[in-house]
Amino acid sequence: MTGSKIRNMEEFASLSGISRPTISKYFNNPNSVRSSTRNKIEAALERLEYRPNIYAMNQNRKLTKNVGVVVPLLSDPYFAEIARNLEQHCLAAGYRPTLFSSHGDPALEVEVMDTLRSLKPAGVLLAPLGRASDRAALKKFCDDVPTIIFDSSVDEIGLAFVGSDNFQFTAHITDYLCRTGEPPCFFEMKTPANPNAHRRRQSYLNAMETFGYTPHVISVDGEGWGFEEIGRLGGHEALEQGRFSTNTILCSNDRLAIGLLTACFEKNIRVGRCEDCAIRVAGQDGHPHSRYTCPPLTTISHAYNAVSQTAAEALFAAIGGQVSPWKSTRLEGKLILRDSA
Amino acid sequence: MTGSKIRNMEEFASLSGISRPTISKYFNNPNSVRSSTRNKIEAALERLEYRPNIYAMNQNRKLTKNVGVVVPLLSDPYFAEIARNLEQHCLAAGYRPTLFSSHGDPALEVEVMDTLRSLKPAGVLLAPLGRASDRAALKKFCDDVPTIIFDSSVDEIGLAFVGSDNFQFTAHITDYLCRTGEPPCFFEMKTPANPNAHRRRQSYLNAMETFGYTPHVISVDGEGWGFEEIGRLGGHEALEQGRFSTNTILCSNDRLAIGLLTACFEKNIRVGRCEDCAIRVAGQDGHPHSRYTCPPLTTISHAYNAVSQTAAEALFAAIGGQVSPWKSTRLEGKLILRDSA
DNA sequence: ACAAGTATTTTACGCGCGTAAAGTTTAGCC
DNA sequence: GGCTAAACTTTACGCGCGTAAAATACTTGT
Repeated sequence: MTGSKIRNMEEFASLSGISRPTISKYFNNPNSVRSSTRNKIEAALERLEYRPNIYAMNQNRKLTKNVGVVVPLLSDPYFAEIARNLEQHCLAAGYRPTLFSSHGDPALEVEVMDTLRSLKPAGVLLAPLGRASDRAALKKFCDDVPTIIFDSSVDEIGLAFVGSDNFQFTAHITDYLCRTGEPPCFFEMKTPANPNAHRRRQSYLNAMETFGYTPHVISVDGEGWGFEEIGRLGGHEALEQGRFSTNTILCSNDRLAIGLLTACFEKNIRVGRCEDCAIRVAGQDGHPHSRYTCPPLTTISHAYNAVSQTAAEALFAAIGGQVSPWKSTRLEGKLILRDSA
Repeated sequence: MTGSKIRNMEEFASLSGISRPTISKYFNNPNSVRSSTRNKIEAALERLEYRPNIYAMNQNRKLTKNVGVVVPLLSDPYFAEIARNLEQHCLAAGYRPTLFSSHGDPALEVEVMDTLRSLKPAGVLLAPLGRASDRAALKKFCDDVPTIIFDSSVDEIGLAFVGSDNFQFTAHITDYLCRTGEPPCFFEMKTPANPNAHRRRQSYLNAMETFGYTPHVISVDGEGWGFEEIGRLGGHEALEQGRFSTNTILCSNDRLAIGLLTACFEKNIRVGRCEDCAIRVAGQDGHPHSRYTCPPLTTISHAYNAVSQTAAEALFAAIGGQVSPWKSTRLEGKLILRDSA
């Protein structure tokens, strides 16, 4: 770096001996210029330290390189992990990802979509809040901006949906639990935030019927996204009232299970698959924290990488002009055997 | 909304009966126009559905309304929580926050700063990686962009530092542990990512000396940001080798403590302050997850809200033109008594 | 070496808004 | 009602780059 800061592309062009439009073309796509030219530009780039003004770039461009990534709750490590994956796929493909969280609030979700609009993104990867989402606003947004929906599906909105196969999820872990001990009852929130919860309950019911067992669902009260606390309080109540019909409890998700494990601990109930354990508890999601519960949580994990990669690739294909009919991709989860069940 | 989309400010101006420069002024600061004018604009805004083009806005403006928020690891709920707080303070003050994570990688941290530069932000709230950070790059960035450093301090860089008082933190919880049982030994990473860790160790040593006890530090191997696993593996090893000199263990941070609790569970060691518990374990940070460990973790919590508010306000003041000398603000933590110690 | 085809340069305009300056209207006050 | 200061309108220019069209230079194959 010669220290001398370049003001604009014009200046950089003359200093590098290339015309400005060609420089512009290079920044738009380095492979669109002859390699000899590219080398000259890149050499100049190193000694001159110039970066185009992104505002001027995007202002008069039909399509920006921005990609929005929206998750319902960033403080949930599960979403943070997916967001990180998506971010890196975008970066690798030459896009500029921007991260947003709805923080569990439908009003904020609408605000995020508004902000996103003004960013004029080439595309958006969006995990909706679910039940609480403003469907109309979501639909309108998807009509205006190329959007891939992930994690939880809301109608047939956007270009495509990518997520996990909740039916396979629950069927698989239910099967495991039935084969290794008492058939499980199902522990869930009465009014779950996420539509996946309904699929999981249904899948549990189906699986139990298939296996010839009587299903039993325990639905606990609680609003919002504080799943652990809901699981803990609901767990206490259910334990006190003897609402668990068997010694095996399949939770609708890992965070609920984490709360239930805390409740069990507080009630001095030994959890696990050992001889002297009173109950077994399993979760669903492969939450980053599930390894560190006591006992470590048996769960079924999302294919984090595959989901993010599939979603990202679908978006890039759509941005690239590939038109394909709406499609739902649901990837299978992998059972993670640990000590809790 | 009349449905008819407005193309630009010119059009919106004529349709609302106000001149374009005044509209521009309004968007820059709604309070800078007469209230009667403001009402007219806002009425038009509702029926016309117009939003200024942010790229055109920022391209020829000396100062944007953008604020960058950078954390070292967004998948750590502790940082996610602080980031959420900061984000909301920015929004409330009329800024446009953008969230970035270094994902524990120094190279990424540098990349984030590069991206941030091109965003021409009015200011940045940055929590550095710490030990692994590229000091020179950080310093250069802070020279170019008004930056408040938070969480962990690296030299006297930026406009100011806001974080927690690690000396108070550790002294306070050490005091508590000494008063309620055996004096603690200190469990930490040998090469911690975060400089706060050094302060905490030192504070532990000071406190123990003050109280007239012999300090004992257990430093475990492990690189990176997978603190739970480092705590778990290190915990196993330390337990097997009998390296814990007392029955009370103060961990350098909550995530390490979470790992240690898992190790204890796996070794069938009962943790807590009950009669038949073998050891007590305490953490530091008030990690969102600490409530749900088994047993729930006694810890000392950051003043999340106060830290974010102080940092945000310092930045806004600096953006507003208030020049003040570099200053370090360290807020006290609050002891959270739970069952683990 | 020559043709065809592609890459680059030149030239020129426009994007949507910030901003400054000068003139005009409005509001507030005695 | 007349004064002043503030707010507004008009006019005009510029920001840094995208992009289109036409002219020119280069590469490639034979």
